[in-house]
Amino acid sequence: MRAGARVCQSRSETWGSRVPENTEKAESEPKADTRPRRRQARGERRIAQLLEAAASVFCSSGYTAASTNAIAREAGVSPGTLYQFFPNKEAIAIELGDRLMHEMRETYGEALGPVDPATPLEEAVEAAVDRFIDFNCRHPVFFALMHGPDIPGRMAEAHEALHTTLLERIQTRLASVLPDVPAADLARITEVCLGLYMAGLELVLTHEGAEREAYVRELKNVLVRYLAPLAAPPA
Amino acid sequence: MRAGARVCQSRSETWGSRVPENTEKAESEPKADTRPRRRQARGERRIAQLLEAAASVFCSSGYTAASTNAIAREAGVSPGTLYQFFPNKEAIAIELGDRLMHEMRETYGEALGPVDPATPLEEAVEAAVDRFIDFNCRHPVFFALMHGPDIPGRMAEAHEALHTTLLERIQTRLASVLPDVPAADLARITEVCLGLYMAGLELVLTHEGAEREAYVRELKNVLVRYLAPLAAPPA
Amino acid sequence: MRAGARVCQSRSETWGSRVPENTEKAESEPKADTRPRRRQARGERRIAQLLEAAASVFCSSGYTAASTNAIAREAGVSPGTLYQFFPNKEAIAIELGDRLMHEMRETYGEALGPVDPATPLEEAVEAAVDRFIDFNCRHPVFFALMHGPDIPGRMAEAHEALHTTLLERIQTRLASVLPDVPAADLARITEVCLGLYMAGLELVLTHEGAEREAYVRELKNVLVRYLAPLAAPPA
Amino acid sequence: MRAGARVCQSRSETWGSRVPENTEKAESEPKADTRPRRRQARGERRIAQLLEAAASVFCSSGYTAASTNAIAREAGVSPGTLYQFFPNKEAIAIELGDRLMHEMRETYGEALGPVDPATPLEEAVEAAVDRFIDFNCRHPVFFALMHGPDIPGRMAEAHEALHTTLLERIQTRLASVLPDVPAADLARITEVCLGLYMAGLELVLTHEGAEREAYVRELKNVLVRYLAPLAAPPA
DNA sequence: GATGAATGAGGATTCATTCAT
DNA sequence: TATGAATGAATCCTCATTCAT
Repeated sequence: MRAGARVCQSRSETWGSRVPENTEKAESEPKADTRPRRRQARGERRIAQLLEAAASVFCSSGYTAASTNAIAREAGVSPGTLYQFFPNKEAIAIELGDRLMHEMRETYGEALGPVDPATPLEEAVEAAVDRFIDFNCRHPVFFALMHGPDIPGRMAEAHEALHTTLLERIQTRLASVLPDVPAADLARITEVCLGLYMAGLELVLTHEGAEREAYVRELKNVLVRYLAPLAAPPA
Repeated sequence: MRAGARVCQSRSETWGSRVPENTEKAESEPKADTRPRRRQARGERRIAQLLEAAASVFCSSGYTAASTNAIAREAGVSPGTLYQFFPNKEAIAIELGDRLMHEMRETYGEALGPVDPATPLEEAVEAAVDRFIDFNCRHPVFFALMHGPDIPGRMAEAHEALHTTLLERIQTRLASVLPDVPAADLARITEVCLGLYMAGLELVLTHEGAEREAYVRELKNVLVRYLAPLAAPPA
Repeated sequence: MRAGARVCQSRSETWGSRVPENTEKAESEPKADTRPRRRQARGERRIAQLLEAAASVFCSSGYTAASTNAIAREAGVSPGTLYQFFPNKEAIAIELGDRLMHEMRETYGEALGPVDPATPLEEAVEAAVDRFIDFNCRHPVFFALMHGPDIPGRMAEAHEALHTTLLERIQTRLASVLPDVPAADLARITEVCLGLYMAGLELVLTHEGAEREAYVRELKNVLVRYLAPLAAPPA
Repeated sequence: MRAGARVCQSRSETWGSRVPENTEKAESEPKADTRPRRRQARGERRIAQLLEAAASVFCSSGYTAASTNAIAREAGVSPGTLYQFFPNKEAIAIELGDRLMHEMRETYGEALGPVDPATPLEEAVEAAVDRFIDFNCRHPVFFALMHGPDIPGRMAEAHEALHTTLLERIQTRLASVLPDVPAADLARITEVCLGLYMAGLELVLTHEGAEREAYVRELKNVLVRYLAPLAAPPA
């Protein structure tokens, strides 16, 4: 139940009649198998299957061009089945994004790097970029979903959700590194950092080997140099 | 031989066997313009019309989602007419990109800012960003065309053309500002700068008034801080 | 995997990743037929409907000029439905041809006439032509499909398939009637016979009543006279 | 003038305002150059150009699939120009057919072979087939035009015209070879012969070298054997 | 839950033909 | 005459989505 329901509840109201309360408990997934949720297990698998397929299709065709039929085909199920779990393409993307953020949090913890506020900026950026890149290499669909909107300002819901979540996390992290920056500026700086991250990511992903390393280096340079003056004590 | 002709001749060889004699003379543009042009005035206007319509549609739907039918409709012509001038959507985007770059060059000259090599970095960046932003506000379709590929590495031809042209121009400009950077690095730095530009542009375009100004400021900061260490004499 | 499935599986690999486990068993048709069939009854009917419609359209417009939309319309379904079963016009023609050959075999047996090698040539030809004509009158679409290519040598796949199958059958038949003809010649003679058949068929189909009978007579004459010298014992 | 006008007058009434009277004199073409018909010469050339282009396009795409735009393009003129000389595709085919028959007559005389009624059948067929094949190799468009109708009985006008003319010529020829056959039968036999010719022609055109020769041989065999019993004196 | 059939509007593109210049 | 622009219906095919089973 949970996952299937979660999918629909998280963003769309179409599937309202689902137990929304046990979401917290659902988080402790590892033991979920024990409860008498036989048929749900199947649904869970289906959803995973579909999301995997969607990730694959989004990566190979881009989000806009991806078709629900293609996703169903890739997942080896019928279109009808797909729509049993997701009301539309957008919902798939949203759930995919949710899970990505979930995994990011699971893997790297709340922050994208060492939480010790004493960590020097350079080190913090280094860690964050490395993790970010690493994460993207393992989940290339992240790029497809994050990929800026075709039209400035008009983001798909899925994109927006991811974007917002990421901003929050980055802002939290930045707040600890740039304690002296006023809130209004911090939000803007956060947006800028995310933009730089994404721009750098694209360059990194389109290169390989030594070149890729070099671009990772540049991305770190960009961020460090941009943030250093903001972090540095006026001393 | 102006643009109208350029469209058809530069991309399609369909009418290759036409007016074979004056081809040589046609190369010396001044005269060639007169003869087989007369009727093209109408076509010329249509092409402009179509490109304008395309710009509008690309802006409001994004390149991927834009349809040739929509463009024709927006231009107030039948689908067939569109195809008399452009073999497909891509060709429209390419021509649009060509004209944009043409205008950029016309308006701002070869470089995006003061050519004097003695210009301090800060000032050069300031000028370049201001022009770039200004240009984009007057031609919002530029963003739609430049907007990174849906799939990393898989760019549309049109995008690629624009991208390449811009890189060249930026690299030229950077070369004069960063004379000591080795060529291999310069190319990478150029890519990075373009990425930063585009990332900043998106943020600028999605904000207005004071916020927009603030983002412009940040973009300049990013670039200046990134480039400063590369430009600074080791002294 | 009845016909419906046959259509999709035999030509398109689109649904390849489906039911992977019972593939082995599916080969032993008896059981495979039962399970995933239920809902396909509808599809089965649709396919028959579509093929019937296609036959009708091919007959009235010719294969080349027939449009998939026209076929769908004739079948009373939407274009999308047609494409659920056939990837394109060609596939429809191919399936139609397959079924025609299937029926021909079912109805007249492997040979187009008496198999007894002692049957005199005249009698064999008589039987073969009668059956061939009869078959074509009951399935006029056969002509539309068999109708030679618009461009010599450039046959549509569907045509080619039919053609090849027919050649095989005729050659087998001829081999028993002309035991002394070398293989290389036999192939050529087979091609010629099929050509004569088709030429005669066209004439037969464009006439009626007594005239038609007369043309049937002529076709038999042509074949008998052509083949007689090849069959006659040198004695 | 002549040709241009002829084109339109012969089948369509659309272009009525042309001097139809000089058609007879126009037949004596060789001297036509002398009259003060300057501008007509241009039209003549255009027509030849267009017909040549049409022949080429018909051959490479087949009559049905050929488009007037493609013909105009191949001829290096605009679509409008094509329609200045021919009211539609059909008219082009008809004129092309007319000229083919004209040339056939010019080249081989009224009959397709020796006119001497004493010529033995075998020799007459031999000559006729050789000429027919030869003609078709030099004018491959003939096949495209003659190529049986997509739908039995529903011939295009152009096809029909060619067909009829050919039948007449063949019947004339046959009449001299088969003097004892009643008229009703002769018409049918003529149709059959043309059918055999065409069937053989297709086989010949789709093979090359020795194989082609072998098929020519077979075609002759078919015709000779078919006709021999009709020609032979019962003695 | 699962299936696959069904939809029909919309996508890109072509074509025979007409018209203004 | 000749051009090339214009048309709009028709082509094939796809897609997100719904529905009966």
